[in-house]
Amino acid sequence: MLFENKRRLTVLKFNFKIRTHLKGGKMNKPKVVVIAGPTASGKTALGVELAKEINGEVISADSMQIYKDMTIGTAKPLPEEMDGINHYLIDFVSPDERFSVAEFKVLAEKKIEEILSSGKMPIIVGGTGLYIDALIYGIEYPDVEFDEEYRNELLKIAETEEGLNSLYDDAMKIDPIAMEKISHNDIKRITRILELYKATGKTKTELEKESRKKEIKYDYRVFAINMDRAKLYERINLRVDLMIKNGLIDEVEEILSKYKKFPTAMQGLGYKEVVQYLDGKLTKDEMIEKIKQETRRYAKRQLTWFRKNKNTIWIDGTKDRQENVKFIVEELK
RNA sequence: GGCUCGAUAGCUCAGUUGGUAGAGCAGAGGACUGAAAAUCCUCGUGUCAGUGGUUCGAUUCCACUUCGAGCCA
Repeated sequence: MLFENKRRLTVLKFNFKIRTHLKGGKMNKPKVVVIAGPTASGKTALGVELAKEINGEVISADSMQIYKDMTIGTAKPLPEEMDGINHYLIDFVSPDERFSVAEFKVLAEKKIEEILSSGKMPIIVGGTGLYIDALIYGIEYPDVEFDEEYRNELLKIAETEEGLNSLYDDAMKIDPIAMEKISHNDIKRITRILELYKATGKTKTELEKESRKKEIKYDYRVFAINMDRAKLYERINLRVDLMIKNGLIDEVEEILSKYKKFPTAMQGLGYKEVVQYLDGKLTKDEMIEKIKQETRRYAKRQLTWFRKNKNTIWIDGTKDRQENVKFIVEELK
């Protein structure tokens, strides 16, 4: 086992050397640190400590902390926790608005540029794998408007099984290559194939090829926190209890009364369960248990995501924080 | 103390007219390019409580023991 790992590492390093050699300029690109990891693993605190050490500023890569008024349930860093370190892309979207990776990518790169030109180090901190990948793989999204009418139309069709099957068949006709990896039940991906085709006249496969044409601008160094699964789950459970104690239910009630629609904000973990509780569909205890369970499952999905990137450097979240900061600083040299 | 019912996967339970067993939940692994905290895919070997007996063969039948629930004293 150990031997196998060692061998794999050697192979990876070898590939890395060849690639950097061939691409030549990679080493001259500005370094951008990424701190990823599952929820409740301590990303925020590590990001702040690292920022202090390397004169950095934090750009959040979190699809829920972007929303205003959603503080407790998203574990948004509070001013005390930021400890004087600037944080960007937090708390700037209204919960009744839409947001997307494409916008995130543009905004984040703009911020990276600003931070670099002020002589500081950008540190991307967050758990939304999709957002992080948009940056580290330099994905360019085509300029398309969101077509709400068409989406509603598709969703309506998808309500029945036959409807969903017919959408699947339509998507299959348009882009059979992309459909190889999409299940018959994956509503979101099936509809996306159709939406993209309607908006651009191109297939998703074509668009994805185009999306990776540009050279990646920065030398991203991706770190991800992990720890023993039982330990992580224990931390999640404690955090959820704390959120309830700190007034998550009140927070949700306030949001519900303040805004009328929630295109994505109410998908947030904790938020949708509290809504179910307020609607009388769950008891308080059931709600708390469900939030914990869904959060555990989410953490697992995040780990799957970050494991896929073989260049990820793993950090033990139970270790002393300063020690981890030192480790990252060493790796950056 | 007596009687009755139960003890099977981490949990709740089903089942085997005797040929060593399967659901739900929990959990694990994976996918992921404009909703992503979303959406979706795959995965079930466990001293069938223990000891003895009957039997070619016992998780299944019998006896006892242990533990639990209920009823009667």
